[in-house]
Amino acid sequence: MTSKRPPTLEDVARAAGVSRATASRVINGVATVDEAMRSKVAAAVVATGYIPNTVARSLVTRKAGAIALVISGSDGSAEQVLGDPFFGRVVSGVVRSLLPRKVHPTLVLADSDAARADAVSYVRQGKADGALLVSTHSDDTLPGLFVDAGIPAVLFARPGRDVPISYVDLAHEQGAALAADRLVARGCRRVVTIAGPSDVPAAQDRLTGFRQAMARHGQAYVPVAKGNFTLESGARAMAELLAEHPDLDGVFAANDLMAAGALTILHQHHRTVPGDVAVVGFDDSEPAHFTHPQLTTVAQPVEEMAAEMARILLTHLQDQTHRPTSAIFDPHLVIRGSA
Amino acid sequence: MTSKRPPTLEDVARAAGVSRATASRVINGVATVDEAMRSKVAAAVVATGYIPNTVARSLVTRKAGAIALVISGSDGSAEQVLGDPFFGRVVSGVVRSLLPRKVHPTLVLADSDAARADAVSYVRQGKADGALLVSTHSDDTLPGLFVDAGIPAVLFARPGRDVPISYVDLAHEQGAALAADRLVARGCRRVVTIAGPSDVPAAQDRLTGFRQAMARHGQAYVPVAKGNFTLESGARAMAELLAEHPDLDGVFAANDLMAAGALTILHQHHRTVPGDVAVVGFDDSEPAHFTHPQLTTVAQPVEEMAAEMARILLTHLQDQTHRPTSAIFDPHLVIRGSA
DNA sequence: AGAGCGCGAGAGAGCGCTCTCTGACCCCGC
DNA sequence: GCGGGGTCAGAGAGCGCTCTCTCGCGCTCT
Repeated sequence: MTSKRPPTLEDVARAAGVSRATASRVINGVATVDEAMRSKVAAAVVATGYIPNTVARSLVTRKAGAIALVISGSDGSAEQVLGDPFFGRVVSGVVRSLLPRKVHPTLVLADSDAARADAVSYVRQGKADGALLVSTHSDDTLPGLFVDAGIPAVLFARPGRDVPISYVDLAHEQGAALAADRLVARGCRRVVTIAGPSDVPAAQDRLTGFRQAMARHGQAYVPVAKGNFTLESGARAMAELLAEHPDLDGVFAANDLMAAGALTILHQHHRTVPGDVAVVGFDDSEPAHFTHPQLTTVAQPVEEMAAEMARILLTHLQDQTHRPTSAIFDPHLVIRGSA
Repeated sequence: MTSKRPPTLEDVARAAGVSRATASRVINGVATVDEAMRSKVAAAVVATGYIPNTVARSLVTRKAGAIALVISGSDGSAEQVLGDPFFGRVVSGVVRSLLPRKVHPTLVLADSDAARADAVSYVRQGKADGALLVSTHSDDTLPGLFVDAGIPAVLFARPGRDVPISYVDLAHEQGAALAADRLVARGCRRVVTIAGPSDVPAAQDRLTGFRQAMARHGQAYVPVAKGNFTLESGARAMAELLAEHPDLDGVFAANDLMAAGALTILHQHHRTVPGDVAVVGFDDSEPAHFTHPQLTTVAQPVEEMAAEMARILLTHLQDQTHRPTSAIFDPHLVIRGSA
């Protein structure tokens, strides 16, 4: 009960009978320290229960030893992002890859212009060395803000605008092609697709990739209905397609939620899945396991992608001159009941 | 391009022609400053593009202005927690409630003893003022560690061990009673339940609450099968119950995942839901929407609970002498197709 | 043997901020 | 007219740490 204050480096130095500088060297693992001193200091650290004050350290080194995980989106939409299990997978990948380095991501929500400005100043305040940006909208201004501020940042998904920034992404076209291949291999000949919003690059890529793959398989024209990645929009799109193309026998939905919606409508119209109509989704999300039949879907290695994103940021932090890098991951098909 | 360095308080003071102390007062909104000085400083802040260095501030105030969101669990299990949409809801609630105060939570994973120790020292390093603990296991040592270290912390869910710590929780018994009431109201007379792991207090409470409510309704004995909150365990438990009590007409599962598993088995045994057997889940999780029929389930106001958790922590941080507080939330029944 | 050099430890100057303490100034009352 | 008290700005001492610079020591090389 002598000291309310936690021990400082000064205390350790005194206990070890060395200077503060030497204690600092030992703690930071500087090589040029005599073994005798090293062990004295090490003992003193244990004896005093010393824990370095990283705040003081940050002040002089100008490194926070922390990074921000910024969740962006249009007004209020970040709520959606958080509710999505996809987000949890991203977090999981990031955290795992950061854990060995003992850096922990700080969650910053940026779903309004004010919040976006705050996110940037958060980093400028010195609370983080760089940022990981997870953004839903392609016209997001956030990547630009970070680039302008000269803050090291890495994006999850290719930026919508042409911004010189590093990012990780999935080979969406290739994923869509896997879906096309599967449908064709199952014997589907009249295939349709439910696309995502046209302002989302990933949705566009999936549509393009699917069309091209189907063209390679000989189906030149693929009917499209547009959804917005929700269950309801998938159902609506499916109903439309069914009305216009009653003879369809295969559906590729740009995400699982829409595929689940499509499934409901197909049941209502008494089409069996995968007997009458085969359905392929995208994302391998949680819901894919709970539909009847379970969804065959294109999976992305979200955790790995997130981990790589963190790794790239760390690299940039070490070497500030680093050029924008990108890492594109390959999707794979998860075959369940629906196709 | 004159200065690579961001402007400091010193620069602002110089630009405004005042002392650093006065500039500091203006920036921190101290009342005893002449209006003329105030506006001069305000102008200088804008002119210089000054952003306070919170690291330096933290060093002297000994306040980080940040809090840690610690995800605990047994070895490696934190991965599971993160993948659960439930986690996203917690994060969402926490972030929302913290946002107006401009504090952002830092995510710390603590799914090993080493990681738990790190989590504690993370806060002791001065990087956070307090912690929000989300723990799955009741025998988690983490709450104890934080209490011992004298770190302000609030738990999501009642601590398993008897630890003097604040927490938010759900009235689980009451939620189970809602389920019982619903089943009885539907005319179920031979009701069974699938319980969660006995080392999880919430699971125990749900079981107890369900039994008591059924007793009130006249069914003195409720057959129980135990699961571990997974889909498979729910299916297994349902199969057991069905074998022993072929005439059962109502099931309460302690979470939605197990309810979904039960649904699968019921289908296999050609029992219609809710015609032959009514099923009620717990949590109102994502999967509840994707089962056939959709699950009737007991919902907890997770976001509100998380927000309150953050609020309690903030209160503790302002008033260090604060006693442990708890906030218990009421569940409500979400009626869908299964009961 | 003396000069030069490398190695490792200590001294001390900050990093950018807050906050106490000091002191200048003004207003009031006697 | 002068002392007392109140108000508000400035000076300066740190917060705990890192890191450069200095210096002493012992060794090698000529």
